[in-house]
Amino acid sequence: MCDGTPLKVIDPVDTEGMLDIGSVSDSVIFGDCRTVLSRLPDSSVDMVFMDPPYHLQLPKKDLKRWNQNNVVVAVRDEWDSFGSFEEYDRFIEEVLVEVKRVLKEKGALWVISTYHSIHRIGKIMQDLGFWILNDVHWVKTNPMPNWLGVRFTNATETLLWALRDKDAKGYTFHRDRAKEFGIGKVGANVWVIPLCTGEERLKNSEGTRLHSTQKPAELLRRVTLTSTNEGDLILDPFAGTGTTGHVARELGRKFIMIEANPDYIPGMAERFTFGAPGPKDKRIKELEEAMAEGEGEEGDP
Amino acid sequence: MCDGTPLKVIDPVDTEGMLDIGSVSDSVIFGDCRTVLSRLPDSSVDMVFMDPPYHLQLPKKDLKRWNQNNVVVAVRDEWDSFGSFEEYDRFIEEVLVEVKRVLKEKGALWVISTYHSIHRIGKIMQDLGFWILNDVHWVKTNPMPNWLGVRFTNATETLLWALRDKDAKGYTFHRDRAKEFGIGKVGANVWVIPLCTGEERLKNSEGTRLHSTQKPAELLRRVTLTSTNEGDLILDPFAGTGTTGHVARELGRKFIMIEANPDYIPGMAERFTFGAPGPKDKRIKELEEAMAEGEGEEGDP
DNA sequence: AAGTTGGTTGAATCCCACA
DNA sequence: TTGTGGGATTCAACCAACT
Repeated sequence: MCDGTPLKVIDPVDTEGMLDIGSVSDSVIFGDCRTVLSRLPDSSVDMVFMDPPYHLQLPKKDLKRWNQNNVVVAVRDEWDSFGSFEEYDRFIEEVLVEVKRVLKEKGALWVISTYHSIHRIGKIMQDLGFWILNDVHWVKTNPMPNWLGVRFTNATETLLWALRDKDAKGYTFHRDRAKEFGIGKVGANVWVIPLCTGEERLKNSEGTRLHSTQKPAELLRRVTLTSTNEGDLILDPFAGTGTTGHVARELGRKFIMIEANPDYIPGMAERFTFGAPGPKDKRIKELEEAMAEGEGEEGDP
Repeated sequence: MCDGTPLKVIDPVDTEGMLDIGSVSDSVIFGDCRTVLSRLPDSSVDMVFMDPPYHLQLPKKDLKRWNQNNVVVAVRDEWDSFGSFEEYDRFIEEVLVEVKRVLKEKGALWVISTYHSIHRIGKIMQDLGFWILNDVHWVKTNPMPNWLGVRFTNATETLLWALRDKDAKGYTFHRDRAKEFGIGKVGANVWVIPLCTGEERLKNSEGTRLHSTQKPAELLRRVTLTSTNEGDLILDPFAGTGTTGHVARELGRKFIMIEANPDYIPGMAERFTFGAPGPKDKRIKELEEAMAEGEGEEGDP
């Protein structure tokens, strides 16, 4: 699954001008994706997978779980707070303009979001000339139940798959994979996948989740296998825990990841080195134990 | 299911000024919904269900079925064709402004569309201050396959359920119904329903479909039962074959329908009178036969 | 009568070489 | 550039005709 090749971590401040695709391949670039994207060349990427902030607009007070004392850990990270729809729209548009520029002629874009913002994203995509091929619906087998009973339980997230240009012919699509993944015999646009939990979920030093919205690797596998070829270059401007790159490596694709939050970089790098979810992973524990026992016995020269 | 009470057909040209809710209740009003809506009073409707044109932008060329001597009858109705997204957006916004005005304080809006236009509609809804409660995904058991295998089979349509105002408290939601309809045990936002075909599908005088996009009654039942109470007033600005009103009557709700295309009115009215799909329905055939046999025997005085 | 077969259809942004 | 024709390939549901 993972050969242990470490993840290159690139700080673009170390250089000036355009970044060379070859030298930033298979790396994570630290920084605001708008700035980093602007330093990547035109028409150089086969596929972009994008998991932007959702603009959830959650209430300021923590939601109290009904009849329980604990507090639901809601998504209220700083990176997901925008003052208004206008501000959010502007941000998304700036990113998408750059994404369109760096995509190859027959390149494709995947975006994932929820009803809070997917309509804004989809509208902007269409206005910029992206050509939507499908909406794909991720149905979670284990969604967070809606304990207040005031709405339907939101068990889905929406992915949009779009071409850079409307009339692009010969884009990549592996129908056999689509039929394997989509429900029914027709390769429908519905994927049933559990949430990312347990061992797969990266943990921080306190043992709680490292990232609030880590996507399941299976989701990225399906995206990658249906719409890219081996050796293709995949770009993720909102890398988070690095699932996109991790799956890309597993499936023999190249990747460039961009992440603005330094808190995520160590966990992401660890994941590549150990091919494992994170600090709680058995292999890491074993390694730590081995290191503790054999302290001083081994070391890099 | 249907008591045979005929459907009132109202031509608003017959009167001037505002329309009285009482007198247009349980009727279909003939005309452009923007004009008709503007003549309905503020805050008078409990729920709006809206199935607008999708602006499909299908190719001019027919898709041939190569194992049989015919083509796919595409949706190329004039009412679905707009010059541009801008024109489409303007149309939708004009309708939604009026919809918001006629909705009661705790009123809700349902909209259905596909990826072709749902994002534009959702964005406009948010900009107008509608508060999206859920996206609900209709998964079709029998979608048309993507024969050429160049995309995922599009097996879904998206419904958006939204409040007129963000902070409305005490809006109508029947969670037991939601649990009954949504997949899983949590009342999830995914509904699996077959397409509207067979006897249920209204036919024209030639025996082919009366309307290119008739929705299944089961879809409207779920919308109605989860988000309205008995006696509520439901408005449908794009009535088509009148499924919304027909289901409303079946479930003890009041309704106002608006339809701009006169071709659909007779079929719609027939459906109410006979509680039946249309000319091909058995009951209608029986009636016709009985009338032929007993010609002259009975008659209105 | 009950089951089988063949034909038709569904909101579809569905191909490609060649003239 | 647009139009034509060759050829490659989907499934569930419904219905009419037939066994």
